[in-house]
Amino acid sequence: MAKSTARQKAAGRPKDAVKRSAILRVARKMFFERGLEAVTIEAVAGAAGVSRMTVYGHFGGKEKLFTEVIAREARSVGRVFAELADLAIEKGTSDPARLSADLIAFGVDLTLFLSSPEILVWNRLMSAAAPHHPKLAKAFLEAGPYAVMKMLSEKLRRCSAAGSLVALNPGKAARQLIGMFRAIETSAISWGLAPFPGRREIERHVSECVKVFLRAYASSGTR
Amino acid sequence: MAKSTARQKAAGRPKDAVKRSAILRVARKMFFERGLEAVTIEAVAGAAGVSRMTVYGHFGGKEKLFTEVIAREARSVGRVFAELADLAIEKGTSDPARLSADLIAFGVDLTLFLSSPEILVWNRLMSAAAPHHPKLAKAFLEAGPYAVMKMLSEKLRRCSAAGSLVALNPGKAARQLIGMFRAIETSAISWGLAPFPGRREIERHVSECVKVFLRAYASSGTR
DNA sequence: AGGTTATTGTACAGTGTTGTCCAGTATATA
DNA sequence: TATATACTGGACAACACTGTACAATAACCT
Repeated sequence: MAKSTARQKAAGRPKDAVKRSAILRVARKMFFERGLEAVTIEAVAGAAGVSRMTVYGHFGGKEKLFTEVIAREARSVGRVFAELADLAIEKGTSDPARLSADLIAFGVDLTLFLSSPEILVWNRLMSAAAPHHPKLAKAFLEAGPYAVMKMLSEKLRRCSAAGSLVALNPGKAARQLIGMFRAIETSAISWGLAPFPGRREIERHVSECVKVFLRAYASSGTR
Repeated sequence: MAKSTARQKAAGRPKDAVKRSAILRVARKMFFERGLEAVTIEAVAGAAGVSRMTVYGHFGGKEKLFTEVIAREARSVGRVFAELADLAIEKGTSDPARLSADLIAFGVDLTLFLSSPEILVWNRLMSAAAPHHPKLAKAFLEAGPYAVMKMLSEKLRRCSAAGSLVALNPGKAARQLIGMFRAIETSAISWGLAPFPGRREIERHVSECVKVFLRAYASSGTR
């Protein structure tokens, strides 16, 4: 009930927000590097310069700490996706001349983001967390990947209506294009046996994918 | 030195091959279901109807047992990939009329295989094992995915040389096509939030991808 | 100042795992 | 038959981690 009214000040010493965020920062780093079970509360507390009891005081246990880290990261990653979606939709809506450049710019941003080491680890963590937190995972998918797909679909639909693309199923076409983009990330890379692709490599790859995509979908008048 | 000559029979009671394979079978099942750390030697021994000491006797410890399971599975999965590669290359080499049907048949087989729950788990296990067994992982990639890519590339190259496809970079085109195929496997599916696609759905998806691929790459004479 | 809560360090019980040892029994080869 | 090895079941030490308890101290609020 102390918390029921939003601004009720609690008596006594307040929890240290700096320590709290230090714990979260360190925990995120360690969970990303080593996964859930390989990280001990002791190690987190030590690296955060905090007693183990403080971690329990702030988060109540390892599982809850992990959940909090995942939830925060989901919001953070979701924001990046949202920016990508905005980019895709804002840049020109149906100007045929700029369609290719728009798709390439969008594809490069998306692929740079998706083929980063962080996102790789994020996928691993989410695979582990999703069974226990389906609501969280679904909310993330809605706010992130689905939003991007939807925005790209919408753009393609408008280009199609405006005549710069042939009649198409926007959702399927978007999926095909993104599928080609993502093909640059191979098993060797995600298993740490090959280096991550650089920006130049990604730019080349994305350009070629867009070229193929437009060869298949551009209406004959605009080629 | 008992083993140095291949056929030297050891004195005394030999190790029971039936028990050995029972342990491997059970261990594979459990590792696939729950991952490395969630499986105890005790559980494996119990499910295999064998004493815990026998597991140690045959494999020497949990890590080594896991390695053995991974190595066997790599061979097994590699064989399936090899079959897929054979299929892709055997079915007609450059008959333009059958190209579409060939690509669809190959794509359906590949996608059915890649979007199965088993392969999903396999990817998770291999992600965990690759850092400790880079040689094993590389050998698997060579015998498996790379072989498939190479065979598809070769087929595309020949079709191109024969005139049923435009001039293309076979490796890149193959990567693009397979990328589109794989796009049917979404995050929601790999996180267990959506059901795996059925055969009909895969057939439809693959057909559409091949159609797009050929619209982009078929030489104008053959459309 | 006095009340209240946070933080710390230490200690501790509970749990679960791995890997080893051993004594008894079973099963193969010579 | 003699010998060597495998298998079993039990017991055991070593270890690591979680979560809780407690007493002492620190920081904040009225």
